[in-house]
Amino acid sequence: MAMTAKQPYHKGDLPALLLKAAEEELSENGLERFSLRAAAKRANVSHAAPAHHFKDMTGLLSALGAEGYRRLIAAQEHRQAQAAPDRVSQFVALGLGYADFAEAHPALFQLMFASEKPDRSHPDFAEASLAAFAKLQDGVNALYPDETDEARRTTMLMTSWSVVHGLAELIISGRAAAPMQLDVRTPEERDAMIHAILMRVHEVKGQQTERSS
Amino acid sequence: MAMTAKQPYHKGDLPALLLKAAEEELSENGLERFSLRAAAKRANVSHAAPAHHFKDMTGLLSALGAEGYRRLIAAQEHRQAQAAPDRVSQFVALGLGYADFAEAHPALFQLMFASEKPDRSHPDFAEASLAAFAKLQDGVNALYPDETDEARRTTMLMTSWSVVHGLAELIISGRAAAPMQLDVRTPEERDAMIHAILMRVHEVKGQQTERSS
DNA sequence: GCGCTATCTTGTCAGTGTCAAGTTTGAAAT
DNA sequence: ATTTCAAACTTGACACTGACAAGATAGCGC
Repeated sequence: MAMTAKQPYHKGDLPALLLKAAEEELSENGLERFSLRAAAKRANVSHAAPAHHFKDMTGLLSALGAEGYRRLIAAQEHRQAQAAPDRVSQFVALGLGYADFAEAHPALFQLMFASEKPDRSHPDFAEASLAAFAKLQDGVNALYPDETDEARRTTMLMTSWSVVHGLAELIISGRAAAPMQLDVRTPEERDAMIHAILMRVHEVKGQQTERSS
Repeated sequence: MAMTAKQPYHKGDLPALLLKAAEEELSENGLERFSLRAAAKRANVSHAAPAHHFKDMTGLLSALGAEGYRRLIAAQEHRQAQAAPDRVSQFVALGLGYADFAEAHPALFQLMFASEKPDRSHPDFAEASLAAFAKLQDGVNALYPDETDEARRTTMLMTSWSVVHGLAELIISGRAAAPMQLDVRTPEERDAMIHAILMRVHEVKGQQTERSS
């Protein structure tokens, strides 16, 4: 008789409904026009209902951001799964997944990386973002298994992160469209360009990646 | 008798006052908590006064963003002026100026690059942002005077831009502080790290930049 | 001196997030 | 089975926001 999933009572898991509604609002209106009341209305509850599950607008957006990080990781793992197993391909897959996610959910991406609306010390948010960072760090370390110099490791990590992150920002803000002529590229061409950009940063011995055209 | 600077009448150049007030509000409260009324109050005018000079909040922030791009360029030129004249040093100076500006005016930086509040097609904004882009493009082209392949030039440009921009975002969002241990770095060390990160992207013949420690 | 228009103020509106009260609901306790 | 009770949800209010409309003011051209 005891069912495993505790349903509050008459509504079906309102927290999840609110997160879904909030994300739809976010992707339709953008981060800067996001409204807590509109999200509540979309979930068919009163404007004060969200406060009982996520105390604040901050609380809701923190939970949504955490969800975002988990999906970012999923996007990267998806790319990795269908990439060649060598460490360069696996590393590039991380970047492609990063860009995929940013393009698919630009407002959520901004919420996660360029906003003060979520609380970064929120347990869920902090854990998820740390996991995403760790994944990137592992990918970079795997690219340079023999590197022992800590300063150089840091340089590698920060360069990689900066490139991936910067490229994602430039793409979703529309700034990369003109220089890269993204509107006339096939998906394969886009991937190849991102590949070339990412690997411009690394010269892995024995793996030259300079075939751009 | 005709004075060159037209003063509306009893106030001294309210548009300039409003821009100044808006920028102060911006840097004190951040972009997301920016309020047009608060800016007007800071300039000692009524809440509807700004509308007569900048029609919208969008109008005001577009003008402020344009001003930001001009100052970004100035920060880069400042670094270039005190850098060695060789093309690598000049290119790195562009990146250092970019980072300087982002750290000095994080909220303005976000307004310029990661916000939909300004109108990017606003003449002033568009012109200033284009000038900043052109400056970066020139810097990258100067790094590779012999490169003729258009695709490779694009790769160089986008990689450089991504690195600089991504690094700036990571720094001002606080994400780079821990990996780079920015809190224990002297300004010289910080510059050296940024230099190493920027030049990780480029291998200019005859100019090896690999002295990181 | 007389208008007249740009400038600026006051007032109002719909909308926002948050808090303080109520109201309903389902389940636990007796 | 009835009572009790806390969690879930609603309603209402408050201060605040950006935008618009209508009125006041002040300096310049005539």
